[in-house]
Amino acid sequence: MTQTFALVDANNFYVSCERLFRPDLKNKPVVVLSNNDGCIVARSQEVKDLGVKMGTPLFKAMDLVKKHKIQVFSSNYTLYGDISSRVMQTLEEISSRVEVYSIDEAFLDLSGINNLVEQGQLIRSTVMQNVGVPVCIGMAPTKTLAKLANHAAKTYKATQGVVDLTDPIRQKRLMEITPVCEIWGVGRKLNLRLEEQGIRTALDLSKMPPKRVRQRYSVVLERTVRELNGESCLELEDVVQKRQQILCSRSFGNKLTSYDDLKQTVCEFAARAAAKLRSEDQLARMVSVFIRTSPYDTSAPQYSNSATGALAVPSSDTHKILELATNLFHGIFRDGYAYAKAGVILADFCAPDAVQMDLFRSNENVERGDSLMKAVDAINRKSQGRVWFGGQRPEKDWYMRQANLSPAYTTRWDCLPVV
DNA sequence: TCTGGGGTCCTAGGACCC
DNA sequence: TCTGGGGTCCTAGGACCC
Repeated sequence: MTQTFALVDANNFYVSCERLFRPDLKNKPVVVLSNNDGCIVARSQEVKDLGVKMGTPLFKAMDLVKKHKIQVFSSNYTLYGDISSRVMQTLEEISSRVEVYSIDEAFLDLSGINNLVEQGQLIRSTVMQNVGVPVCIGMAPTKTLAKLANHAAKTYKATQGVVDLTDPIRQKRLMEITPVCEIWGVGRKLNLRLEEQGIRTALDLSKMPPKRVRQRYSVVLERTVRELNGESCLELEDVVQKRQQILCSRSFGNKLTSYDDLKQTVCEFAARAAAKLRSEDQLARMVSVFIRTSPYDTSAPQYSNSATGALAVPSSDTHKILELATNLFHGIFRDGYAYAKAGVILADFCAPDAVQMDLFRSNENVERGDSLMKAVDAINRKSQGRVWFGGQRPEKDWYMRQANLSPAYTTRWDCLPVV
């Protein structure tokens, strides 16, 4: 039996979430911003039609925002995460095999289903009924083709949001009119290189000999070419994988110049990353710290550096991670720069029961550290940021800008919408 | 003035080993 | 004159994704 993948992808997901509780915004232009209110990361169809590109810095689109009275929202990840899990839950009720691929899309296994378009419409209407956000669905024998089908379902109104791309003739016809940059796995750099070779459409790419693609480009693109030709190389990964790294970073509203300010901020990131690590019940061995100035501010002197170090014993103890992060930071900090961003990355994880114990430390100390961390996490869950370590910087002055934040409608009692 | 954050995977090259 | 070769592991950096 041939396999059939479906890609279910929400339309302008963040915008749809905001509209869910603001029905007055239907058919009105809406955007949602990135952290710090920096860039536009979600646009309603009306805004796309105005030519505003994904990732545009807000200040560059300010004229259009004013002229067309575009409604602007800061990102509200609590809300989007909750709506997302409702969508995924609905999908899991429909299909037994679901791979949650991102906050707003999932691959489904629809192998063996005869009337795919009908099934697709059923999925759309069920998600709309249960959750209230519109989705589009593409179906095909490989993930890459399912992505392409989904793109078509979004692009062409006549499809009514569902495209069945199991027929090879239809695959070719669609690839012929799809620019190669729309293909999953072809980013900006690859697009440039491919164009130099005269490869403009998805069909052009699909016709390249896979072996040559591997030589000239990469195994990743070779896989893409095979998938475009109906050879499935990417399986449905419906078993949730453990995360491999945890990153906590921010751009600063106000640039930081002093050693102490930046150090405290790095400590804050390290502490948050450590808490995230504990909530996943993992231990980390590697800690990285990076700091940098703003690459956009070309008149100011630029500096960017990072450092990585290993803990003697894998740990999730904030104390240990803070200590190492501070040392790493000390090694890369240079005076005289206006720092715009910093971050801490934890990696090389292992399970708590798989740790090689330190020869020179007693288990007793480890356990004491553990219970301290559990107590800290419990208090901070109830009241964010009530307990912190020396070196952390709990003051909010560097916190992100969120000038246009919507309420946490679905996750806080005091934000429940009133009917 | 104002330019996101959080991930994954692959590769090249160096260190090291025998 | 001649200056190995094959292998693994690790890491940094690049490209991509949403």
